[in-house]
Formats: sequence, structure tokens, C-alpha cells
Amino acid sequence: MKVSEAATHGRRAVIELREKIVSGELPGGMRLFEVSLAETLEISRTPVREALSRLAEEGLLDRLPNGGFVVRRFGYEDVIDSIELRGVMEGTAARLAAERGASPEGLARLHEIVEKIDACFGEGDAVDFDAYSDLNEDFHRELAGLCGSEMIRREVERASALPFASPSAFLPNRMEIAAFRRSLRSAQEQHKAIVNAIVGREGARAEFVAREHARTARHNIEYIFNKDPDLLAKIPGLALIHR
Amino acid sequence: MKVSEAATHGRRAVIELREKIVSGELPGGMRLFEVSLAETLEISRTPVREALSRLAEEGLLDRLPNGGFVVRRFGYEDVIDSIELRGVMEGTAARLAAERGASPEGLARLHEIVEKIDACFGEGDAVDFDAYSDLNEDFHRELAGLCGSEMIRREVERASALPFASPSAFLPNRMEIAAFRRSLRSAQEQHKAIVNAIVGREGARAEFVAREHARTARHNIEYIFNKDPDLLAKIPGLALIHR
DNA sequence: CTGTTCGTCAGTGTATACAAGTCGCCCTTG
DNA sequence: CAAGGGCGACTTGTATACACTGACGAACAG
Repeated sequence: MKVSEAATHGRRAVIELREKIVSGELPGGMRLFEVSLAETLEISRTPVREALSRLAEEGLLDRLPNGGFVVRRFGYEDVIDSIELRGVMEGTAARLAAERGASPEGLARLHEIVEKIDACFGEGDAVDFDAYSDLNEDFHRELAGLCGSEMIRREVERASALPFASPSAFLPNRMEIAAFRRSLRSAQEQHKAIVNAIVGREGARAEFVAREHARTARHNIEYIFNKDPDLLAKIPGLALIHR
Repeated sequence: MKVSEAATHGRRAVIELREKIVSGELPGGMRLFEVSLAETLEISRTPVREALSRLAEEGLLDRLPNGGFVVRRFGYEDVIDSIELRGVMEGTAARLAAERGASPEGLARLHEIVEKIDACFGEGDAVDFDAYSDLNEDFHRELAGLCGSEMIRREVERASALPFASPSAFLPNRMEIAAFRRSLRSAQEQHKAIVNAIVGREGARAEFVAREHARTARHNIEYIFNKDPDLLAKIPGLALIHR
């Protein structure tokens, strides 16, 4: 058996089912039955139950009042709202880091990430997307934990958990649109402003730049919905959106 | 079998275990073993697993990396942080209700609740605690759903889920301290200000009054920790705090 | 034709036996 | 004495049989 596979049937089931939900293969509103899933995945009902329970925790499934699960249905408004919530949570993490003070180590790591992101930009519109995407995630993860509170870190991460709420959800793998690439530069300016505000103990500024930063994602998704809805099925994590 | 009992062993186990955690009988940091819990509750391991899974979802347990659960450990900072987060979330709900507009029905229900709370106050410091407590919960629940977004409602409710994060966590059953009773009046003033701000589409005001409103709870818990720590074991939902 | 009741069945709830993994301890060996 | 390996107990993972419940439909009575 492959080592790369998660050790247990339960973990594997979580991964496979998540993939099927995110890809839209199990569409929103569909009820999931333990027996049929067990047959599909070729395991018994027990690890299936385990997996369903974890996916409910993750927010991809809803529990029915009398037992059973349905795939949660997400619409345009839910995407907007979850981006809004991520902005609010990241804003709170930034504000608390400014108000309560951030550890020198954390700030150093954040500065380092920002510098590395700078290095992703070349002449003109050229951007190293893959590197930017990874570093962007690092930045947001570091920000979440910066104020030193485990509870804040945890809840900020949670707000980024849904596939379309993540900070790099729309950081286009091979997106050719020039406006999107340019938006990365202004996003990086916001990264710097957030760090600067935290260093200067400017809580309100840190909070609201972080919120505005999340608006970039909202702007992108609005563009996609209005101008290029075909992209919906193509961008990972957007295929499950109900139209 | 009694009708009042939750239908399934699993549900009953959730209730009993939650009670034992909140009361401090199962202290923070304690590892929970399926077999021993099954023996204690006189059921098999299956519904115990189900219950543990739900309590992890609720935030009272943490999953261990290689299986198993521990009772989550909460300290003073966690109480402060979770109240902060509830304030942030309720602030967001209030702001969005102001910005996006609230339904007339929702606003009417909110007004009605506010009026009923007014009726809880008598001459001098007299307050009908029980009625206030129920109505206060109604107010916060109504506020959470006021902007019409199911996702916002759900996440605000979630932020109030931990026993010491709930809006009426410290609304003292039989608390004799006059200052606490007086604080209820100013809390009610804040209720009115929040509603007023929402009606007037003043998003920023709604958000920050709601945040300040949550500070009442923080103020109370700071008082308890500093001046009267014996109360910790007595107030429901505070017994699980690690000192 | 409509309402009610009973049966069937699909699906989850529960118990339990067995498998497999993890961790600590002890023994062995260098 | 230290390090490494292996043994064993303890705990969770998995399969499966059976119980229970709720929903739907058919049949019968009013």
C-alpha cells in the first residue's frame, strides 16, 4: 500500500469525499447515504461515518435533523459572505497583533515573507505565480498567529477553510488576464501596509487594510461571475458553487 | 423509556459528556478513552465515538494527531479572546444589517424584544433577571440573522457557542452585586443604540457599539477573576476555566 | 373520494468481535 | 552505559450483524 496514502480508511475517505464535493461531483443539496458511499469507496460504513462527521466539522456537509448528511449548498452570496468573514477575521488578527504587540520572531518571519514576495515580480507584468501563491499563504498563516493567541489563530484559519474563502483561492494558476496580475502588485502593497501598521501599533489601520485586502478576492470573484462565468467550473474550489 | 430523554444513545452521550466537561468533572487536558467512557455511560463505543466527534465540532474537545480526544484547555486569555471574537462577529452582523438593510419583520421583532427588556427593569436597581436573560439571548439571536445571510447567522452563533462566550454567560442568576445589575441598564442602552444605528444605516456605528456591548461581558469576567475568583467554580460555564 | 391504518423498506443507530497501529518498557548488544 | 530493537499491552480502526425508526404507499373503511 502506498505510503503517500493516509494511513486509515477513514482519512482516505475524507480526502476522496472532499475532492468529490469540491469538484462538484457530489453537488450541493445532494443527500449522502452511508451504504452507497461505503460501496463506492469499497470500505465499510464505519470509516464512512467518521469521514462524514469530519466533513461536517469542516463545513462542507450539513447534518440532517434525524440523522444523515447533505452536501452543503453554496451560492454567490455565500462566496461573498465567506470572503467578508475572512477579511473580518484577518482584520481582527492584525488589529490584535498591533494592539497587544507581536513577537519579534513573528514580525521577522513576516518581513522575510514580504521580501520574498517582492522577488516574485519581474519586469512589466511578469509574476512568478506559483511562488507568489505559496508565499501569500505563508503571509496569511503567519498573520493569523501573530498576536500570539492560539484561539485567534485557530478561528482565522477556520474562516479560510472553505475552498473559495482561502486567501489564495483565486490566485490564478494560469490566468492570463493582465488586470489580475496587476492586482497582485497592489495586494503586495497592502501586505506591506498591514505589517507597517502592526509595527507602528496602529490597530485600526491594520484592521481595515486587512479587510480591504480581502476585498481583492471579492473583486476577482465578481469579475468572474459577471464577465467570465465559464471560469467557474475551471477554477479549483469554485466548481461547487451553485448557479 | 422517557420521552424527555434524547432519542438516541449518541445524543444522550453528547449531553452527558458536555455537562461533565463544562462542570469541570472532566478537566481540561484530560485524555478521553472510548472504552472507559462507554463503561461509564453504559453504552457501546459506537455512540461514544459519535458524541466525541460532535463535541470536537463544538470546540470542547481537540482531536489528537493519531486518534483519540483530549478535553480542550481554556485559560483566562481564551475567555477574553472568545468574548472579543463574539464582539467582532456580532459587530459584523450589525454592520451588514445596516449596510445591506434589514427586513422589516426582523426589525419589528428586534424592537419588540427591546421593549420587553425595558419592562424587566423596576424601581431602583430591581431587575427581573430570568426574563432579562431570555430576552437578551433572543436579541442576540435576532441580531445574528438580521442581515438575511444564513452564513453570517451561522458563524455568529458559532462564535457564541462556547459556554463562556455566550451573550448571557455572566448574566447572573442570583448575583447580588449592585454594579452588575446597574450594568444591565447600560447594556440595554447599547441594544437600543445598535438597533438605532441599523435603522439609520450607520454601519460603522452599529459595528462598534456591538463590539463595545460585548466588552460588558469582558468587564464582568475581569471583575470576577480579580476580585472574586471563588465565583469561578459557581458560575455555570466558568468551572472549566483552568487557573 | 378521502382519511386512516398498517406494513414494508430504506436508512441510520448500536453492539461487538477482531484487526492493526502506537507507545513505552525492557532486554539485549555494542 | 547508551542505543537499538523487539515485545506486549493498550487504544483506536474496521467490518458486520442486528435493532430501531421514520417515511411512503397500499389497502380498506367511512
